[in-house]
Amino acid sequence: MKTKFSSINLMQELQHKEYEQLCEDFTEKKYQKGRLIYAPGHDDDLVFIMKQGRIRIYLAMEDKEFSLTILGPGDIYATHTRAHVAAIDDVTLLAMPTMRFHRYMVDHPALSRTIISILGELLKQSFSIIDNLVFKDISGRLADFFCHEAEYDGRQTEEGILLSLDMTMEQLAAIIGSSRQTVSTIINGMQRAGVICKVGRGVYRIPNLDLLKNFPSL
Amino acid sequence: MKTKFSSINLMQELQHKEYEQLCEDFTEKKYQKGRLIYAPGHDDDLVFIMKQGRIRIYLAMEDKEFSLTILGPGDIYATHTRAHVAAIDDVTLLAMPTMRFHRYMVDHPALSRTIISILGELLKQSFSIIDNLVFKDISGRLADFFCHEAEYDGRQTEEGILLSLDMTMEQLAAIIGSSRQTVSTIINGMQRAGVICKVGRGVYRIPNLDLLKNFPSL
DNA sequence: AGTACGCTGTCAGCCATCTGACAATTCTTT
DNA sequence: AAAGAATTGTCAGATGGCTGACAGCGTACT
Repeated sequence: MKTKFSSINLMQELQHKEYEQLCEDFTEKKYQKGRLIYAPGHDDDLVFIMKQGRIRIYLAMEDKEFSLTILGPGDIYATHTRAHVAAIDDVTLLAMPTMRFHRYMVDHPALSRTIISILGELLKQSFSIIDNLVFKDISGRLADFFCHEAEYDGRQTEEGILLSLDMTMEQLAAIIGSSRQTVSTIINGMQRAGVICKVGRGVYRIPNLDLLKNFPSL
Repeated sequence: MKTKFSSINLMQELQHKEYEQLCEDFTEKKYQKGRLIYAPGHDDDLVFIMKQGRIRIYLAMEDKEFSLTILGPGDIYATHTRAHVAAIDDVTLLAMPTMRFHRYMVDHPALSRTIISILGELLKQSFSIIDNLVFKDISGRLADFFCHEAEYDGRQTEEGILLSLDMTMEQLAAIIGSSRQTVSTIINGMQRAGVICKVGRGVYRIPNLDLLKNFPSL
């Protein structure tokens, strides 16, 4: 249950001069914090690259939501499938109609390979999510999530890894597929067990990753 | 929760003459019913096309398994990720090392597009699986599964759609992520409700798809 | 500095589903 | 046709996690 859909940086790819023209075709768009960017059924399919802020890709049904991933600057996404997209913070992104991108791809085989890599990565992540949903209980998924975040986003300090998640219990619950209450209870349990330490709102310190990895250890 | 990972027929693509050479590079392999074809950790990564029989792509953890999909003749798959692959029936497939396939793809951009379509399709399916796991209960997933199978694989008769699933309760359970016992109980419930009708082992008749679609309707 | 709002912690009750057990049925093999 | 194996039906008990409720905190506004 990683958060990043793709570690491949399309930006880099696009900086090559042969893509100059492509870059010009992107339009800059801004969305305010909390705004819905795309909902299934919209017919304006877009390919876009994150420039600033975070967005959430999620599935929704009635009043329940499940976050597939959180994307940040440098990440790329294509509206598609049944997933919704919403801005977590104020967001800036570079967008282009999917159709145009497709046409462009035909003439630029190298781009295809990048896309294939990204899709492959996405697929691996999806499998990872499924794996967690099927085999792990809520404690396990939470621990797993913290570990991945720590590895990807944590800052090493003398007292362990410092993690600025900047998320409410409710958002966390939506990621691992649980309820606010349960997540709250388990996190406190982790704290009592000493595997995690709340430093502030959405900020945690992990003294020992291995301990967290096999929580609950008994 | 569809069963087919891909409706795109690579076979067709490969029949074009420019792929003659590629086709020759595939090796025919046979596996007996029940045999494990690939487990994560094997380092012989393969791309392969199903020729005969069915295989199961699944995640496994300790003694629990979850089937991601069942593939049949014409379907393509690449060993990858954490998924296991096993033969359900006696199986024949055409295989090629992933590396060679990659090299080939560089020189044949048209092939890339096919691969992108397939990956996109796979991704959509994965989202669909996640959707089911997160939002639906076992009854819902079962009903959903039957509906998809009926639409894809069923034969229309005067008394409804006839479905030869050729699967045990246990295999069914592994697909929807449940237990043998629960599936058995629910299917009997469906039968009592009249939305489904067991004709024989693994063979069902669905008098009315809509009825099944919103089971349990009350 | 006070009020309002959103976030958090905790508890009790509930329910879907899993597990294990065992019997009944159906297929396979000899 | 009989023995053995695999598959199915069903039940009782255990349980993880959900829901709703409510109180305590923080934060932000004005």
